[in-house]
Amino acid sequence: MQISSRFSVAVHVLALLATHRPTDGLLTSERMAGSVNTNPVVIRRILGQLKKAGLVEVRPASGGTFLSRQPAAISLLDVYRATEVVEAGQLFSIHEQPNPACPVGRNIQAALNKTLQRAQTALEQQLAAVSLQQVALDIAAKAAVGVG
Amino acid sequence: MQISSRFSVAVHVLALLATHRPTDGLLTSERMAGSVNTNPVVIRRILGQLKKAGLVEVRPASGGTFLSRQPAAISLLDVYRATEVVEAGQLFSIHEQPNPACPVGRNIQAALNKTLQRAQTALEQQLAAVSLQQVALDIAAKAAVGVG
DNA sequence: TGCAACTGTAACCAAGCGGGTTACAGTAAT
DNA sequence: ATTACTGTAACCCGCTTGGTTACAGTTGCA
Repeated sequence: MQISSRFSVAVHVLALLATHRPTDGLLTSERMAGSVNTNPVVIRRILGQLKKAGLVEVRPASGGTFLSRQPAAISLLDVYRATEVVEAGQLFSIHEQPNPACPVGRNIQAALNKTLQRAQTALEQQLAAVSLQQVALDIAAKAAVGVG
Repeated sequence: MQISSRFSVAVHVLALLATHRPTDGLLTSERMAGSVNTNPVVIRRILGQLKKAGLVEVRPASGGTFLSRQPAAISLLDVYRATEVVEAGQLFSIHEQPNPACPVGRNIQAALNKTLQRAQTALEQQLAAVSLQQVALDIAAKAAVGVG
């Protein structure tokens, strides 16, 4: 099954925050929802996860939402960990109750675990290597081309 | 969300086939289900996917099931591709309809795509690096220790 | 102080997937 | 023919997702 779009929506939201100018007024969940094209509640739920992870600061009422760190200090892995429900190290699910009376059943989990961990770690390292700043710059570059 | 356990069950089944001795009689879906601890139909469904991918040959009736290639020539990536419903390159899902009127909305998909592809490829390379033979040998080694 | 605007959450829904189960038709070896 | 197996359809339940409504809580500001 696919990894939830919560992750990409979260990156989207953070990119909005990273590129938002205070002079443009408040960046509310409704405006973010307009850019993502979803319901404001969906945005608020994701903002709640990002807040819990310490990536953003949300001030209720007309307070606004801000990044807690510089975009260069936020990696996509941070966002991934904040939004994925998957426990760390549990991207793959293994059948839980193989038959212990069978040599294969008894040892399959341990035999697979190493490899699956390595695979998952390889994926996460690629996410760790990209910062929100890079994404924001990439978007800005593309937007400039689109305009010009 | 987690990657379906179909994948690990498929590896389990293939490991059974790789270590099975013909003198031990037919390796039926029911016997495999006994080792995995699930329903025979679940095994048959997975065998169907493995068959379609050309990894096993299943002869109906009392014909038995066999690997189509040597265990050394079957990688876990082959198994992953055979069992995952996820289209190639679609491990991550991206929200489909961002607002084209917003610079971020218009460019987020392209900006994310590169990185997500890289992450997914990194995961798949780790799976490609491990063969069914290695898994079977690992299981045999562990089983020997367990017995001894 | 009271209003307006926003966030935080609970509650509910529909859709889709996963794994389990039953049932039964198809097929091959003996 | 009988027997033993595979192939598949059909159905179920539980879970996750994303969307939606509703409303209480909070804050800035007139």
